[in-house]
Amino acid sequence: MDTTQRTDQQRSADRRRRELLEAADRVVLRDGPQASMNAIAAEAGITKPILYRHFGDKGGLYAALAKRHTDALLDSLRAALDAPADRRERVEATLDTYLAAIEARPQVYRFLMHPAEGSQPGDPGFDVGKHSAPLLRRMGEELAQVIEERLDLGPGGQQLARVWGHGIVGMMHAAGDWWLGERPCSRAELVRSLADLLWGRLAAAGDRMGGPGF
Amino acid sequence: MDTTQRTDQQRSADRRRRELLEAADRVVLRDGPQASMNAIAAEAGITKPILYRHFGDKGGLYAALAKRHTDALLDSLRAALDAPADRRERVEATLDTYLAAIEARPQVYRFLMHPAEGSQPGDPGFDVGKHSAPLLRRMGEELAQVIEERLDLGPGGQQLARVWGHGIVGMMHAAGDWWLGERPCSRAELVRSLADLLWGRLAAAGDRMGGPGF
DNA sequence: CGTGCCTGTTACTTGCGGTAACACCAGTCT
DNA sequence: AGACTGGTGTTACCGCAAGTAACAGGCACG
Repeated sequence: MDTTQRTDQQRSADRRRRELLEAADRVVLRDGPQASMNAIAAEAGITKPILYRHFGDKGGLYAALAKRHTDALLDSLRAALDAPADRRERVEATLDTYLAAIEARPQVYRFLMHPAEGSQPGDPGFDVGKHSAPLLRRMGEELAQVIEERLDLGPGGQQLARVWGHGIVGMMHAAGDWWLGERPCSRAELVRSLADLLWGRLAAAGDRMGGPGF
Repeated sequence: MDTTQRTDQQRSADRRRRELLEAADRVVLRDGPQASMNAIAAEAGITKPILYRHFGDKGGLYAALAKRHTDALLDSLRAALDAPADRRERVEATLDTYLAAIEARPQVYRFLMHPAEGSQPGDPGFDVGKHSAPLLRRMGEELAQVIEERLDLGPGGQQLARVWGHGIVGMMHAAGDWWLGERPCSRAELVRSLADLLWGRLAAAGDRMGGPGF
């Protein structure tokens, strides 16, 4: 078994893997995250054991699937984050990019955010951390890095940046999720409102009655 | 069948229901959200069909369970939100209350945030909205109402309040989730950092190098 | 030629959600 | 008393999805 041979085989296996992922993608986007392995295999024109040979178990397949979409979304977010404009514009562009993505493909969004994979049955619990979609974590870390690189936050700035990164991403996510469900306003309005929140309008707003206010 | 009779029966059924919920609580807190109905029934000293008679299906049981904890958490949050203090202190108290709760009982937190119940298999998809734990939605709505009552936000203030309510709750959630997993700092520091974010420090911070900054 | 090594299959086990059918025990109505 | 009703509880089953042997052909290599 010389090298070129193995490379050929690996290439073919990779191609196959990509085909399988695309088939899985179609099924998951059609049937939601609870799509069965049988259904996915059928869509790919094969049977279950092959899927298991390629991805180990359902979690492996879903992880591979999620990675594709997560990477794609992160790429477009990075582009918005790196655009040449002032801070407020960048923030708004990033928010808008994210919201546009989840608006355009809610099925993908739902799949990424709700993998619905309770960890191994043998888990002793207590591992809060890997759940809640890795997408949120990755976005948070990415944003934290950008914040830390670009902003001068004084001592303790690195940690502050991380808190803010995850916090802002969570804000974006929750507001987006709610907005996607109720559609109470246009995307542009939502972006503006969130940016206003980040710009301190909450602290600056006046009280309504007499008391100390919220 | 006079009234007292039916009341008696209902009372007994309610007591039973509470016992079952407590048993379910123990199991879920021990085994995580993927606890089987069999395990729960065994813990309660009975068998499956009784659970189904009381709660319909697994989703019903989990909903009842979640409602208990959600209500409890919301009560303590309301208390923090209504305390007599100025705005910044209230915000910090609310953040701290939430974080203390998830820190004290991570299992409960995890259960509430990741119910892992893909909707009916027959669903035609596209129903993004009921997922992502009702807890987040309820907290968002609650906070929105408080904001709208207490703050003078000018025209469009109601909608702005709702966006902010969900956004702030999401920020709190994501930051808390990340913090619980990595414990990069004390709770007090996290609270302070988040409050600073809400107070506009992101917009106020200086750039690091020359360019337009983040 | 046989020997590995892919790819693919059928057929199975295991485990869980959910249900049907039956059994028991209390009061109630006639 | 004896049939009727409504609650609690059971065992035993169905259906379905995850995951796993065990086996069958194609294709290169010695």
